[in-house]
Amino acid sequence: MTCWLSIAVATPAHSALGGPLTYRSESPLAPGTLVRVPLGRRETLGVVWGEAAADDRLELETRPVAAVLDGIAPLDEAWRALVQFSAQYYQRSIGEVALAALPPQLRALDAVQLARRLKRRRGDGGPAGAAQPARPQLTPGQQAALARISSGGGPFLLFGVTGSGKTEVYLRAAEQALAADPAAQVLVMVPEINLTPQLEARFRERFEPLFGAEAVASLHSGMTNPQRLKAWLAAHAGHARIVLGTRMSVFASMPGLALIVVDEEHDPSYKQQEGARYSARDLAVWRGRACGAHVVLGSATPSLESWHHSSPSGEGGGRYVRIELADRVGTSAAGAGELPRVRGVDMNLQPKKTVFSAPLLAAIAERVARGEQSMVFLNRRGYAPVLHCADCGWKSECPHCSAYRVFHKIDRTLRCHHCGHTQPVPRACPGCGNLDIAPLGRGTERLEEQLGELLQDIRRPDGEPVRIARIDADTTRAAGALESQLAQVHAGEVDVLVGTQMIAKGHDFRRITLVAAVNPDNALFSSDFRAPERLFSLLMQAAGRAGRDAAWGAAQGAKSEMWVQTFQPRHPLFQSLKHHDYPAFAAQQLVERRDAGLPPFMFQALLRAEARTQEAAQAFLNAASQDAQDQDIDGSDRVTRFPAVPLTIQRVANVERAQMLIECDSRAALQRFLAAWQPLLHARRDRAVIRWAIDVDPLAI
DNA sequence: AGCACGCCGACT
DNA sequence: GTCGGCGTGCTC
Repeated sequence: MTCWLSIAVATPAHSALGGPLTYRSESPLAPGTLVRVPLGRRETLGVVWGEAAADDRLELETRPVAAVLDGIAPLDEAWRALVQFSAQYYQRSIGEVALAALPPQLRALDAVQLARRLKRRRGDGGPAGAAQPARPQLTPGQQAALARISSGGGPFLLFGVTGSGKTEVYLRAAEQALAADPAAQVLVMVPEINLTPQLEARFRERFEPLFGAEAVASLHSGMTNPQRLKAWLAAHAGHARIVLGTRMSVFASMPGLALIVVDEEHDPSYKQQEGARYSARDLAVWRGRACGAHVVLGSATPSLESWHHSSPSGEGGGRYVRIELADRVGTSAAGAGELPRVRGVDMNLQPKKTVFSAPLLAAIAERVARGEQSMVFLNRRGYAPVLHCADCGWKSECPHCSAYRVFHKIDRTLRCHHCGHTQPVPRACPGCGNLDIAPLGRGTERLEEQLGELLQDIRRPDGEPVRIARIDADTTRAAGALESQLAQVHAGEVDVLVGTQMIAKGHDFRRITLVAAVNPDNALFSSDFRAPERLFSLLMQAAGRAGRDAAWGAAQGAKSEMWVQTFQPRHPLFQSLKHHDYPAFAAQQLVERRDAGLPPFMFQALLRAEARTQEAAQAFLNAASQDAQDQDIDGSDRVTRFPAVPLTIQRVANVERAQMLIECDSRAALQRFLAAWQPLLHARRDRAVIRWAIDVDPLAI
């Protein structure tokens, strides 16, 4: 019996092939079945989406399904619904989303290889069933939070400062979900798994003794393809009771999904920045609701979207229930667990061009002398952001991008951080031959050098000179470099740690008693309206790094300090930071957002285009906007389309980039508009445009 | 996106 | 004389 099937294959949204393709099969195949199908001259992986409509079989020649991957159970209805929703909401094809959500190796393996892989996992040791590992006593706050979560409802926004014990709440909630049903599965998402090895370690520690090593599976892009396939199969088959992963794991096939945890839910890395530009946090909320799983979003500094949509009781449809963990675990009379004191330095009162103010320097020196560690961060790597000739005004522009190349002193190169273009530093000014070209501004490399000079006379308690280390994308490029550098810090071999925001996130530097932001003001004047939110979150996280070790911190905690050097000491952001008062900061920001008509009070999308020339890119966008106007498509009267503008970095690797902002006060109307607009965009087929894409709920404009 | 076909420069 | 550059066109 011949059947016609609608099958999702990886067809990019940009191509003319929109939805699933029609194939023939001699036997009926259930929706969700994985198949291999011919596409052009190659064979590719596909997912059966359903039966093809009758008229689809007549229109063009159909080709037969080449093979069925029958060793793998069909993907369930819940998974397909998630893919379908994501594709629709983020304006991509189902095939692109579906195939991107599957492990890459599934595409590469033929039936024989796959059978071999599937066989290999048999014979693993079953559940260990060992005794319950020791668990810490819950604080009353944690108990209340857990009770609220297990009583149902949600989604929950678990709001608690660094060290307030959110992780233990996740662990207990997971424990309860897994105990309630032997088939239950838990998905735990983290922003970047490399930055949070502690969380993974704690989940493994807690659950491997109970359910066996197979029961905890990690899923992130740092894994090798075979590892990813193995973890994916374990989740799909239900053997993995807990899946720990980055944003991609929101698409993991988990038939028993009962609980989703999104840790550090405010983190921008939950937003995918290429292909289908989904927000894994938002999809987690959708997925939880669709399949009846509890959802817990956790953060010390929630995204303003989540904060705005949450309330302590969770009244109102679709709202988040806010649960606050007020105290740090281990808070005691001795002061351990207290949040560090925030100290501001008014840079207006410092001599011009001061990088390290005298009081900050003295505070660092004091800590070195006492054998304590300090951490200094600056959000800019390299030695100096630009090289400059005072004579003719030449600057180290990148030949391929509209950006300056950064001076890296260590190997005397000029590097473009956008396209990677790297050249040796010219001996003389390429503009006028002047030998005197000077670095302008500073990055972590220069900061490290400067700090070394300023602290050269300072001695550690053992009489040795101060040891300064730098951690940023440049020093951690090699595999394992980050780990070994972190180990050095933990071992106390470093007195002062200099780095980018990389060091402020995630890692517990237990012996650090001083954290300093040297020059955080840029974010206050950024054209990106989310910059203050990110800065506040970063500074709060950084502050949380200080004095976390209960044993070490018993004495230190009380005197841990967070230093902020700023020209804007009275800025509300710093005032809120001083009191560790996220709600005050959020309230102030939300007023600004409301007044300015920005999210979460407004819904946005971007249409981006890349072309050989800026004019062509903009022309495409403006013409597309005109199309919407002319054809009066659904929602076009309710959305505002702004004129096309170049991106901040207008040119990258010789490609010109432009974008158009689309705004609407209704999410539904914006969705209707985008859905109706997309066919018109495809129809344009503008030859000058290299590619275009829609970004729904963009993080940066 | 792959993977073809297709028409012009530096190698055995 | 080939190998190979990436421009453009197609895939149920």
